Amino acid sequence: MEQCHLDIYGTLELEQTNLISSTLYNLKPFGSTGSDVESLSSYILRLANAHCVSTPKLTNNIMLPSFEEKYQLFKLSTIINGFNNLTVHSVHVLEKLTCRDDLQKLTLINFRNVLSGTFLLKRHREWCPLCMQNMKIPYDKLIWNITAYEVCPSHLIKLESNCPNCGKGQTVIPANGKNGYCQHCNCWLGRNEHDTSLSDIDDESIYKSTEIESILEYFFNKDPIDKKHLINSLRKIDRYLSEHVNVKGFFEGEVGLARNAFNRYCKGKGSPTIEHLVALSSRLNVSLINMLIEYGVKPSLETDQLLPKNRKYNEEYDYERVKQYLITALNSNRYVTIYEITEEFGMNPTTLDTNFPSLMNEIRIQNQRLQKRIRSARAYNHKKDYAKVKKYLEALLHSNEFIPISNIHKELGMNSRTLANKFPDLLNKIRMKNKRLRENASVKRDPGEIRYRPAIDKKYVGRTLQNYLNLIEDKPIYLIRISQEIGISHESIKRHFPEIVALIHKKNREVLDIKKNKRKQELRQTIEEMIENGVYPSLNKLHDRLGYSVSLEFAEVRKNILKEFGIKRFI
DNA sequence: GGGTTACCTGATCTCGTAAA
DNA sequence: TTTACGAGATCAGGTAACCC
Repeated sequence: MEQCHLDIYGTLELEQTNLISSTLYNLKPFGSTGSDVESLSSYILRLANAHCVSTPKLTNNIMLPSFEEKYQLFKLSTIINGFNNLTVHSVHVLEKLTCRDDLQKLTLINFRNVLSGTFLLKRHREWCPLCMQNMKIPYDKLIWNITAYEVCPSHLIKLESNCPNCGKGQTVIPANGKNGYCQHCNCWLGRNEHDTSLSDIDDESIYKSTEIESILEYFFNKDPIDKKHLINSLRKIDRYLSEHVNVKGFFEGEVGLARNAFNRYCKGKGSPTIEHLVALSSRLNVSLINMLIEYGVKPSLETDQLLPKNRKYNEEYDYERVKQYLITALNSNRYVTIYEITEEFGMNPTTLDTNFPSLMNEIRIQNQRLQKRIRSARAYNHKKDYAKVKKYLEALLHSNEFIPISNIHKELGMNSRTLANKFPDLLNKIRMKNKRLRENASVKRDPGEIRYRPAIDKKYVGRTLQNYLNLIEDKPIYLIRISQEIGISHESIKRHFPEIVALIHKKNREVLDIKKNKRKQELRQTIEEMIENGVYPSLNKLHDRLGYSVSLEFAEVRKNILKEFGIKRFI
């Protein structure tokens, strides 16, 4: 052996050092950045390999005794790379057993304040065969465990989940086996070249993976993320969306998230799934990092993503602008019509009166003072203007558009009474035409179209509601669904048919009660059968037998039944 | 210009279900 | 068992069109 190949280390003063021997080998985790760091499950498998024991032996015999609470560690191994209590305990125990202090970075604990655990982690192993091939010693990357990470952005291929030799899937922590090899046939899982065509990968998947890599890199070796930054970012996004799009439609159509859920996140209740966050990031051109650190969050939508927004509500800053506008109008001593103000802000006169009663009143008084001069300037001259107005009205009459009378005198700048006095026949004909159009109108309107309300066919609606009432037998039929099918809002239905609506609600409640009682009976019968067969009726086993989760209410029923049988605690 | 009617939007709550 | 989510119900506040 040539001496020049050996490393020379400094002298160790044993008397000055508190040497502590670790229970498990002090293995160093692989990966030096957030995107290529090893997963905790991979580390556990390597530890088991190093000690020549199976992973269940390592987890159950060596790790479990150190746990304060009892976990079925092996059973819950699919979530060990995330951030729940099991992960925190596992990291704590393993750091103690290996005398290391850097195992937390093998998990997603840093993200526990800002991400939902739902749909966060895959339930099986996935890997990039090309990355695997390039590793000197194979290991599973933490990032491969994240559900939304579907493709490897470096190699532009989809992650693989089945062994190329036997075709079987791989569990997150196999009982036996080695990282990089199939746990069933021991075949190597890496590969030199990929045969997957690029067309299999969409831009959205690449975007998702790239964004996930970026946040894992950024928050690597940092403290857990503070949730307040994400909340503030989401609020900024909420304000932007409220101004530009139909928010509900945007969330349901573009993000796949309920508006209610997003409201909760803005208030700090709950956390979004990583899929939803990435979708928001993608649609609004805000990077995930910026969203999480609340830096430079300037959402922007592509023009073709802008959805029609019919109205604006509760826009406080608009009210402030309206107030300033009214004060300026008042001080200018200029005749500012109420119509002009409503046009400027798209607000209804009633709304203006409600919010600015005194200012509106002062403007009206000022307008009355200036009215004489305005009247003379606007006065309709029968000799001069008759032909022009008549031509305009005849054109309206022959068009197929619905033009409200109120819009006509505004358009012509004429007093409504003057118009009615000078052109009674034409106006009556236009009214008749409008009535005909209204009766033939479909209920659904395009955004921006002039609105008018169709008359409700009370006989038809009453009969239809009665039919729905008769149809309620074993399933409730909610008013929302009925209103959608009839095409009339549930508010109107309630207003016109309060008695039938009350009957529908009552019958729905009865149906739900019957369903509940049926389930209670089924629950009791199942529990009795299980006890007779010597099987403890745990919630999980009941779920397996019944085929549905036992809700809180039914869990209480179960407890009472167990009391009757004198079973007080878990076996 | 005020009142009425029909409808829309947003917020909030309850409850059931499914995932972890 | 806990947590997240969605459907449905309800209420408050707002707008447009129409009538008087």
